[in-house]
Amino acid sequence: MSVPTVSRVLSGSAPVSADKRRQVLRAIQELGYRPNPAARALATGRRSIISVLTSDTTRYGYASAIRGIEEAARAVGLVVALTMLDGDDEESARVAVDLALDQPLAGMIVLEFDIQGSWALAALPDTLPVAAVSSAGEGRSVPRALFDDHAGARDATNYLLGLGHRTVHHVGIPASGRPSGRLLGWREALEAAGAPVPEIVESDGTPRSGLQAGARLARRGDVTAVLCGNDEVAFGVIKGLQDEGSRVPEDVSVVGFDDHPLAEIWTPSLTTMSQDFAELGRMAVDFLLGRLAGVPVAAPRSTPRLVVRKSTAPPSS
Amino acid sequence: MSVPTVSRVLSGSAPVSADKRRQVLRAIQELGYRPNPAARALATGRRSIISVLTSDTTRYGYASAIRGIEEAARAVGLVVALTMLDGDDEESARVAVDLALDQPLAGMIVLEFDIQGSWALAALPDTLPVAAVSSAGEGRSVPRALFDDHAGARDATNYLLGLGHRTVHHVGIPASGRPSGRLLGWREALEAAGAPVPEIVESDGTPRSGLQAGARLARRGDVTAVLCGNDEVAFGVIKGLQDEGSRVPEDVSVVGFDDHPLAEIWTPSLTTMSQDFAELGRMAVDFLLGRLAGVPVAAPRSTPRLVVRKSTAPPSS
DNA sequence: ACATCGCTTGATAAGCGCTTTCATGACTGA
DNA sequence: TCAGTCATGAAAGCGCTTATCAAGCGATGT
Repeated sequence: MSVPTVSRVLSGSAPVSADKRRQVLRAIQELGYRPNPAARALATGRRSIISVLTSDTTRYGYASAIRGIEEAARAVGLVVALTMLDGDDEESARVAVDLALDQPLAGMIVLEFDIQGSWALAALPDTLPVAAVSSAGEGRSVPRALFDDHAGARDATNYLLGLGHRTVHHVGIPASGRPSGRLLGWREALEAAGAPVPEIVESDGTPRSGLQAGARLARRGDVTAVLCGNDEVAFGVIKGLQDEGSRVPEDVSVVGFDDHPLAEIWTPSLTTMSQDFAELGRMAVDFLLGRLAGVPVAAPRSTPRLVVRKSTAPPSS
Repeated sequence: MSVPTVSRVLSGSAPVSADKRRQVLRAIQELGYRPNPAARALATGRRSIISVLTSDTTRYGYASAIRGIEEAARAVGLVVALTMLDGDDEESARVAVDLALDQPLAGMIVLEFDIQGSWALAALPDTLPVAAVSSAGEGRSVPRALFDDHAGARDATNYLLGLGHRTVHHVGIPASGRPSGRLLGWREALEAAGAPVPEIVESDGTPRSGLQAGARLARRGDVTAVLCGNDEVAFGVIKGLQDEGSRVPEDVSVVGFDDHPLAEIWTPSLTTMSQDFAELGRMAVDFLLGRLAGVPVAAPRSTPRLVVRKSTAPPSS
């Protein structure tokens, strides 16, 4: 029973007599043998890790995308390695990238929802197959799986305008450097409708910052509709509005983005643009694998779908 | 300029003349050379991956723990590989474990908050350094970093009893097989106080199932205080209670677990047991590294801290 | 019944890209 | 000139896969 025989039993690369096979398998059982993955990777050149670069994984959008990617990767026998991008400068992104590259990677997926993702993308060598999951379509040379939130934001804004609102305010979240697709879609819809384009209220994407944004909007007095960059912010905005005495949706309509699991539980339940993160994760992985195999896959695109709940209504006046 | 020289420049394992070093570095620059991680792992025997086995990563508790682990791992130059446990039988857990083991692992951390985690733990070979992050202290031989939610649940229950509630109801979440620490702490506190121990209301840990639980509790009529297995469920429970006409906290007090970012934004803001996930993640990694180095580290333990907000009050009657 | 052929199966050896030991040769100081 | 340093290159080996080669076996033809 030689070393190659064992290898053949394990990989099935050549026929082995039933007898020997049994023998080998029993020995493996008894010794608890596991092939050394490093040696195997070296000999075969096969890489089985997909590295995912992402910001804060506790945020719903990121967590969902990661989940989708992991599921798709696992389905084809790949493992997902996570590296968080938590610095506020390009150098720290470079450090994170270096760490990730110190593994035998089949490829890399960058969640480019924010500036950290863009930095990471910029720091990547072009020798590695890379896919970005992004919410802005334009620009870079890296192939991307797209959340088409440009279209999503346009749809959401049009929906609010269609309810009779004179204009729609926007609470932005940190974007990837260039103007976010959500912002662009929002502005585009307003301009197309000839509605005034109000100044954007910034947030950092957290409920807490949404709270402040909501309070500020309430104090403005003339706000009747708000499109938020994500659901977490929308929750905060609703609360902020309510704290200042505005009723939702009677005085102000609020729309979110992502369809957070709590959106339907919130009071009032949140009208939002639902995104199929699992699908996009799958798309990103397929995309990457396609590039690996040399088959050029068209950049996948996932368009959010409007889910109308109770946080929106026609203006009361 | 030979192969070993390059290796020496990169690792600093032996002195190299400034001249040669420059030469080597320039060549590396120009060629965009990156050492093959698989070959390096094979030659050195160093493993740089920590594999994390976990259920649904979009849930706040899991996501937070993962974040803590990733941060701690990155700080010591390790990368985190994620494998999700999403099957409902032991076999699928075994498959997931096998996939994870096909990497050169420094060690493994299992988030054993639920039965899937326990299955995974059982399927692991004992040759690998393993740490579990668990919320139940008893039992198995695998060393664990503990969320001491036994104590947490006791504290929460005592707090509610201290407010004057006759007893406290409990909405459970799926646990790791044996009774959860939360359940035990809750029951213990009730028994110690001589309070009746109501039947547990089960949930699956999601807001939606909390909603149903809340509705059911409201219809019971005699419920004045509820301890929920996590914040997501608590949000649902509050909503369910409100939908049935119960006011929170005037009619029913609700306490959650985890201190979800939305807990302070919720209406009413949620009293909850705050857990330091980042710290526990760090603990789990340190723990693992300690075992790796042969230094036996005491099982770390993180005790939740009560955060009182507006969802709790003395009973009105 | 014997020799030959073809096919299956096992072992031997090379090599994946790196680290590390070891030996060599250049160079220094006495 | 010789011992002692030090940088550098040659070679071995990490644990596996795989190509190559040899041996064993039954089947076939005469």
